[in-house]
This record gives sequence, C-alpha cells and structure tokens, in this order.
Amino acid sequence: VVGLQHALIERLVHYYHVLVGFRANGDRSHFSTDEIGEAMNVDSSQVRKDMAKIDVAGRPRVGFEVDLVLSTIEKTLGFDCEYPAVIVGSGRLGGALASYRSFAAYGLRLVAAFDVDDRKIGKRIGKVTVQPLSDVGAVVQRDGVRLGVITVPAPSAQEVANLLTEAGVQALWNFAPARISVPEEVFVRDEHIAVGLGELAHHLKMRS
Amino acid sequence: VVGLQHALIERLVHYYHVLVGFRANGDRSHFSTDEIGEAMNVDSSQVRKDMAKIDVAGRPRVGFEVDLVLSTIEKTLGFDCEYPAVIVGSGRLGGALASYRSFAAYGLRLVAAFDVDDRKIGKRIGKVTVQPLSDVGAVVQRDGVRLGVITVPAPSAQEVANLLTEAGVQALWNFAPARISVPEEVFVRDEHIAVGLGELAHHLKMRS
DNA sequence: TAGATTGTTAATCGATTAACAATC
DNA sequence: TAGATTGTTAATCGATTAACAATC
Repeated sequence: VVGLQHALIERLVHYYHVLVGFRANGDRSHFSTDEIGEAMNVDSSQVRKDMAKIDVAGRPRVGFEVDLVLSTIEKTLGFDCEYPAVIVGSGRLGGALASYRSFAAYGLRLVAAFDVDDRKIGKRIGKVTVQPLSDVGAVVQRDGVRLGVITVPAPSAQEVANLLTEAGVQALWNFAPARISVPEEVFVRDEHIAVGLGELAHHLKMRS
Repeated sequence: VVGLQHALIERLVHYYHVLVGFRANGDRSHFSTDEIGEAMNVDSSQVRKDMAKIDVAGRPRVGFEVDLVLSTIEKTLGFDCEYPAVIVGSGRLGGALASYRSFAAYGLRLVAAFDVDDRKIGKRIGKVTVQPLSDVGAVVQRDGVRLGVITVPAPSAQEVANLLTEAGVQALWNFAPARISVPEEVFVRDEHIAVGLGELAHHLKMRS
C-alpha cells in the first residue's frame, strides 16, 4: 500500500486548520475553492484536485461543506484512530511534546515516557510518569506501541532508534539533530530544526 | 534581492550535516557527487547542479573538497554572520530552544527571552534571564534584534507577532500551532508540528 | 595512458496553472 | 433564467534525471 504524497498531506493538514477556524467562527457552513485557496496561497484548481483525491464532491454555486471535508480529512489521514506512542528523552522538549494538547486530536495516545537520567525517573510529563530507558522494550511490546518519539541528544539518537525498532515500533518521530538509519519497513519523520535555522539565516543575510 | 529556493536551502543544510560528519571522521578530504548523493538519497546530477549554484567547482577524478564546500555553504546561508534574536514564551519549548547549542553555529545570537507569566520572570533559560513581555519592544529596538522566536500558546501568537513586527524584527520563527499574519516585508518560518503528526498518522493508518 | 568524475545540455517527468464545458 | 462554481482536460512550467563530452 503506497500512501499519499508528502505535499498533499501537508496541504490537507493546512486545509484542516483553516477549516477548523471556519467552523470555530460558526458562520460558515460551506467554502469555495477560491476563498480557501486565497487564504492558503494555493491555486483554486489545486484545491479542487485535492478534494477529488480524497473523494469529496462540491456543489456548483455552493461550494464544499466544511464539516464533510473536515471529517473526510480526519478519516484520510487517520486522525480518527488511536496509535499508542512513547517518548524517549524526557527533557524540556520531551516535556513540551508530552503536554501538547493536540497530540490526541491527531490520533496519537501517549502511553509512556523514558529517560536514562535517574533524576528524571518518576517525574510526570504530560499524563505519564518517566520510566528508566531499560524498560522501553518491554513497554513497547506489552502495549503494542506503534510510534516512538525521539527527543534525546544527537549522540544517543541512533541507539534509541535501535531499541525502539527492535521492540517493534512502526514509525519514529525524530527531533534529535542527527541522521538515524532504521530497517526499511520503519517510517521516519525527521523534525530537523536546522532546516529552519538555515532558511532564517539565509533570509536575514539577504536583508543586510 | 530574491533568495535561494526553499528546496535548495533544505538540501544545502543536508549536505552541510553530512559533510560535518565526514570531517569529524577525519579520513575524508574530498567527496564525489555519487557518494554524497547516495548518502542523502539525491541524484548525483542534482548534487553537481547544487554545487554549481553556490559556485564551488570540483575536480574530475578527485571530487569536491569537504572544507571548501562547508565554508561556502556557511557563507551562502549566512552561518558566518551574527543575528540578534529573542525568544518570546519561556516555557518548556522556549527553554529547549534557548539551550540548543547549535543556535550560535547557525548565526543566531540569543539576546533575551520574555514571558507574560510573573513566575517565570527572572528565571534563566539558556544564557539569558526571562524578562516581562512588556519590555520586548524596547529590547528589540535597543539591541537591533532581527529575529523573533515565538513559543507561546496558539491564542497569543498573533499578538506576540504584532509586538515583534512593530518593534522592527525582520523575521519570525513560529512554533505556535497558529497561522499568523504579518506585514509583507517580514519573513515567517512556520514550524508546524501538526504536519508531522499528519504524516505519521497517515502512515500508521496505511499500516493497519 | 586509461578511467573516474565533473559540468552541462538535452530528455523526461511530474506538478502547477489555465481554461472551459457541465451544473445547479 | 443568469451566473457562480465545480470537475476535468489541456497547456505550461519547473524540477529531476539521463547522457555524454570535457578533463585531470
């Protein structure tokens, strides 16, 4: 099974946010591809193609139904499911992610957090208690954990990735500024902050 | 002045990391476009084009010089400069960023951090002391701050963006899960974690 | 020299945009 | 009805890959 393309997923998340905003404002039950395209800086043809890809139809002169598109995106991206996840690395970043409210809204359920540092063990982050890293394998297997979030320092990232993949997680979310290699069947999403730094530095350089 | 394209910058940061690794290993003074392309999953023609774009030449049968390419990327992206920056929002995420060592390596110099919460004021994050948000405008102007990092909750993000842009920052790095609008001349880099969540959820959905 | 690797042009591929008939 | 908006096909654009002569 081959999934959707990266760029399409990114746009779907983007539509999702804008439409959640529309719904919050209340007044708007439908939208046209022109107006959402303008709000997102995307061509209206692109929007229509994307809607076709996820199999929602609009109505001429009326547009697309906000609620229908929202629930279709939820189904398409899997926000309506529940994926057990663990965080490895319970420092500030790990703590910030553990407390991120939207975690559950996107289908992830945090079941445990780990650290090697004895001083952190027993502390609470988000709704879970930090456990020693040595337990990670057992917990992953016991709870059928599918996602591992890596928020350890760069030098430990590969080792943690190994522990997680050996225990059977299907995907990794890597926040460590390091390249990790994993078995082919494991999906890795790198959240490399350095790309942002690069863009910002480049832009500021252009400015001066 | 129009800058480099997003995708090129991303690849440059990527090359940079791989080459820093090569240099750390010590043994390797030159590289071929084939080997770095393979390491990065990029076509070797692409690598050669990118090198041409940043004006470094290689030598047939020898390849490109690691040190030369590294220093050229530093110059091109502006890592060799110093851009004063502030962080607004001194919670866990702000603290994690403030302590991120590579900050300086990419040209950013953290000069101050802010928060609205009285309990956080006076605490240290990274090398700076947290100040009340009401001081942000004065500090930005006094120190010629060019970048504002936004790590506040979503509902406050726009307000913070307004304060920063009115005070004169040229770029924003937005970690809040919110869309912010700014004057045209201000550059915004959004670090929207939800895109990562979307990709991971979609992948896990495909798997089950 | 022979052969590996660059630099660059041409070919391919895919993604974006434009256009417009169909429709409500 | 008239006109706004979809759905889809065609046209454009840009990015990626292939190819190969030049070179050390």
